[in-house]
Amino acid sequence: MTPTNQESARPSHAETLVWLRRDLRLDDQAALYQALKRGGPVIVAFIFDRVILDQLPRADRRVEFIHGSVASLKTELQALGGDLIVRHGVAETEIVKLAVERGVRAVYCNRDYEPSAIARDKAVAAQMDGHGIGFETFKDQVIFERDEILTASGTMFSVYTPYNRAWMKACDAFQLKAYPVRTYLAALQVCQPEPMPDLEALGFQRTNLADLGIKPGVDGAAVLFQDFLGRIDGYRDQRNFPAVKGVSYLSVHLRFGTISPRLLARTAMAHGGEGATTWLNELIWREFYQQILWHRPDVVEHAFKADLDDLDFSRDEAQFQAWCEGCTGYPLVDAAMRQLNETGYMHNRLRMVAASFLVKDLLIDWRWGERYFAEKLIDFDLASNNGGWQWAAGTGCDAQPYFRIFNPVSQSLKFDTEAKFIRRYVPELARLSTEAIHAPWLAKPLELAEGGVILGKTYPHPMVDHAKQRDLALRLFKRPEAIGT
DNA sequence: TGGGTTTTCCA
DNA sequence: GGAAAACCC
Repeated sequence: MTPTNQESARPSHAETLVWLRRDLRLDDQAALYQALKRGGPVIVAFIFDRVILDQLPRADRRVEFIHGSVASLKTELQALGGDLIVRHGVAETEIVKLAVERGVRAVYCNRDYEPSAIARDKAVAAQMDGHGIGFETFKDQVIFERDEILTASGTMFSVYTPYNRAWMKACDAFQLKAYPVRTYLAALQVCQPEPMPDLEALGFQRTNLADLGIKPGVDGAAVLFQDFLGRIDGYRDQRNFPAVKGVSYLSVHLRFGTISPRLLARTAMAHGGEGATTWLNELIWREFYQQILWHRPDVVEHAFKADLDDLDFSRDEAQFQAWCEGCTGYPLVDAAMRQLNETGYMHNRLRMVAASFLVKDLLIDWRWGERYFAEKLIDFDLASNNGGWQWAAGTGCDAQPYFRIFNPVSQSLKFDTEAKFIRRYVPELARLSTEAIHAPWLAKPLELAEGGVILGKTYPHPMVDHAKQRDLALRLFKRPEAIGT
């Protein structure tokens, strides 16, 4: 079908409105493909949702990332003769308004499995229904969703390894096939481009995103993926070292859909080998947690393991603050938190170390830490963040029991042996010897002096004693039925 | 993808 | 007496 309505004075009627959310790309895009294939004219819209944005700090890397990604999508659509309609308001009402204005027959979008998104989409669907407009959602951001991977008895998987096995078994070429959007682009509505609000108009300021070298949009994703393909064979052996460029850094792009999960899984599968296979397993972890969130939306508020939900956590605000700021006195933990604060990113190994420290050393509720990460991480994804925190706390869907407690010094010695990462993010310790830097409080006074470090002055004393806190944590997390055994 | 402690084995 | 295995939380 060729679009014929090209009058520019007022927007012409369209058949389908594709509502973009966390799928900011044109290629291999399920909802866009389905809309185009059904027949045009198809219009595409993105709404900066006040419900989400109004709660955020005024300088937020994610908003800048989304804004940049949306802007480049808009450019791309304009080059194809179309446009991306961009609005700023309450998404739930704006999308209905837009659909009614343009007289569309249906709104298509890709499914989002977060409870708040499910509720929003349900409300939107009901309103659309009232206007006689269809509302259809599609699977896009995962290879398998909802009930597609279940145990033999038809229940959800709550342990990763068997889930992984079932996922791998179910995965075939069809599941990984890209949606050929380009084939149907003629169904895109041709229209006059309209302007979009700049970041300031949305009420946000620029961040250090560009200085960090983070490029939004599908082009940013493509550059990273290309670079990672040259390193993927080393992934298994390099991924645990925060000072090494061992990971893909694609998490933010997966989060906002500026790269297709099918492309990533397909490439990993085809590439084969230990590096690519390990990386594929990480992609499957992501889907595992999405699936957990779908089946157990209560994990947003509560422990996956109900008997570990209501423990007697510490409510020490000052200690929490010290953790947030990277002033715990444990160099690797502090380096990790400062990386998060300065860049909006934290290496995954360090997410585990920092989370373990908050929960098992400070005995603070994992939900406090989860919330802090949610505020700071540019790649923040509710399912993965919650899953990761519950894993670290030992309250999650994990075959491993509660006694997984990281020793912040051994982790430092194992994964930042040369202390390159610590020196980068905790510069006041940079001049300490590699022997002293992992646990400065154990260093000889002379060594500290030579490194220009005065504990309690230039760098904090360790705020707690790990060995002591470890015992307390074991006691705190001991299940009621296990007490006295 | 835990680690602290004890036990065992061998030099 | 050090390293690896075993055991336990």
